[in-house]
Amino acid sequence: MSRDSRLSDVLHILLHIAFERAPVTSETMASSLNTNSVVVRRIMAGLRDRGYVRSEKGHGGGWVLSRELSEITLLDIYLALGSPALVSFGRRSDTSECLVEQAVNANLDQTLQEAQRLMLARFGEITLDRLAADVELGIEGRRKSLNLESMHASKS
Amino acid sequence: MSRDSRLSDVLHILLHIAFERAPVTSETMASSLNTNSVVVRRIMAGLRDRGYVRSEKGHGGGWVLSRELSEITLLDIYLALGSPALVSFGRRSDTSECLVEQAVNANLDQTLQEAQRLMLARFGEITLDRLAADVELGIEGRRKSLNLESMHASKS
DNA sequence: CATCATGTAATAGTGAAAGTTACATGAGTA
DNA sequence: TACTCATGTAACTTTCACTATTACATGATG
Repeated sequence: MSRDSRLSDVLHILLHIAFERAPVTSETMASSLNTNSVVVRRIMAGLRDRGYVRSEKGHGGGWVLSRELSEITLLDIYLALGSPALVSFGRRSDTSECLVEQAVNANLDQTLQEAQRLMLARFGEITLDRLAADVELGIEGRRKSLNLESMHASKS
Repeated sequence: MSRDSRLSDVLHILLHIAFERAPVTSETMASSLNTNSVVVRRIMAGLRDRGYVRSEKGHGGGWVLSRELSEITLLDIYLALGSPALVSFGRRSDTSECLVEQAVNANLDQTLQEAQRLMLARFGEITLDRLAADVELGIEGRRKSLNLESMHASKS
């Protein structure tokens, strides 16, 4: 289990919602993810606030999409999660008078921020309906789709 | 302060060693980094095992480079640290029968691994003597050098 | 009004890195 | 030889962010 599974979790949840006609409860998704319903509500709160989903209380309530999957990108979701750190590495301190440390940190930042920009750019290109298509294609189909995906990505 | 500062720390240490003629003790570096000498030895162990540095005991002992800075890349150091995670995000589980989860994870992995490959490729291009040059140029010079660096990077 | 479902604060658990202590080993020095 | 310096490493403890759980309030449905 990795350190931060929120992005993966949210995508899982959103696609399940999309495949259901009826609202999906936090409890249902929590079971599917092997976690607690509060965790589900917590990571969905940002998406609700930004208008990607709606939550309905009472009987027959649960989560519903308020936008098409094609209108939501991974970047939207990432931002809705509060833009958590993408890269594990960092610096020990921000305030150092040591020139060596400053130069080292400046150089590392270059590389790390470049990687971060790349990830965010990719996130911005990927809409959820493409993910949904992968799911519908099934395992074998998914592999093919990903290969096409990777070709497309390397050309852009 | 980020969660993993080892890469930054090691670079700091190696450049300091390079700038000194005499061996540098773990205690000295620990003071410079505001940490403990055991932490220094711990993160340096991998580099010693791979032959990038040598450690000498007793009076006048400490850490010494056993290769030129130009012969060491950031990638070498990263590997010597044990190849720790570069990207913060991951999946909740590796074993799921849920097709949605499988498709989501496969897609995320694509993007994340691509970012990881990019970072490692950059690491492989950056030799420590280039970092050392940045230090010697000082703050203003360093800025210019980084700009050139970034131009070079975007062309490759 | 009983039940279902979300909303959220408060608290505890978890895992990896960082920090610390303790002690063993080896190298130089008086 | 004895002493000091410095590394090597095991065995903790601490810290920090994410995850998990508990508890209770609010609102919607039947």
